[in-house]
Amino acid sequence: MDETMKTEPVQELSASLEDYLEAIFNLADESEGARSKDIAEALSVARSSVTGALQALREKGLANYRPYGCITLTESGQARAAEVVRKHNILKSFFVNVLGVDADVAQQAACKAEHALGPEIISRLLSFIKYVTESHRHGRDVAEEFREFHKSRSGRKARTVEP
Amino acid sequence: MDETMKTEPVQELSASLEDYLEAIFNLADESEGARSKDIAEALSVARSSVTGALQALREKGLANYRPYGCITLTESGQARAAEVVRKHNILKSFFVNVLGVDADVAQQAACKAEHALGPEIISRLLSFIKYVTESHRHGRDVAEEFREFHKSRSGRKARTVEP
DNA sequence: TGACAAAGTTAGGTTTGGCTAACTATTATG
DNA sequence: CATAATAGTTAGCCAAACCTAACTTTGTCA
Repeated sequence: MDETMKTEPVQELSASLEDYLEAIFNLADESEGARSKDIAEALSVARSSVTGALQALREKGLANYRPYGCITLTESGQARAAEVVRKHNILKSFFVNVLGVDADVAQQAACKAEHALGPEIISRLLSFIKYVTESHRHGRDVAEEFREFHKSRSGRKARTVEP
Repeated sequence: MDETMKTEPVQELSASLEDYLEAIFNLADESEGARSKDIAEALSVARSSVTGALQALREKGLANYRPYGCITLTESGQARAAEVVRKHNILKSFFVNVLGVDADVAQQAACKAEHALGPEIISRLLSFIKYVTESHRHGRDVAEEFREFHKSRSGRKARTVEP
């Protein structure tokens, strides 16, 4: 009997809006309530684009927003944001701690891939990170072993043309 | 002195156009020259959308296309397509053979993630697959071990509320 | 060969997400 | 408190992708 109660089928959200959600979530951690300016900066986007996105998020019931007001997320906004952030962290951790990628490359890749991978993959990825961590504690460090393997392998077949 | 010779900085390509490239590449394998109809079908898109994409690809020098003609890729079109396909296959293989994900879930995920991950990550992923394969040949199968680990772990923490 | 079906294109519309420039509100400061 | 600087909004524009509906080309076959 409450229109907010209609069995939401976890509405689809564009990559772009997920990015805004994530940025707001991160900014709201430090200092409560994000400022439009900082969102724009975090996403390298014009301030006016932020206004547009906030309106969209409000319409979807994800952000508490009114002109000139401070920006927070609703319950469901926080839930969605937390999900995105979780994906992000799992991906980044995998890239860094398993694949041995540089932190900033990993960061960027995670930003993009977080929108592309569903729960099944993410859950297994998390599991895999744990598996690798365990392997470390149990004396045969898979990540370390792989890094060795990778090092010895890379540098091969760089020049396919020259003899 | 040849205008096709201007040091191309590997022009950026949208995810959408990469998808078209990939579809054309795959269709052109069997039967030489892809048909618009089949591209539309492969990508679940209207036929008119394919026409638009083909014009864009032609403008970028990636597809040989003229109205009503048969569709092939140029040299550089093939190169780009092959790159995309390679990413796709590496990702899928990782999802299936390392993470143990179902083939069709992996297929879908690879389709999306292939546009999000750069060469650094892809190269390490490939390396990692090889590492896992080697581990198999050397008698301690990491993939298998992980699947065990995952099985035993999943099913845990399903109900976080009930005691 | 001529007509019809299938394939392809064009025209025109929508949505999303971004931009700049100009305007308005808020905040800070002398 | 007045006013300048900063933050935020609005208006208007653009481009990418997609769509439907109507039209044209091509190819098939009776």
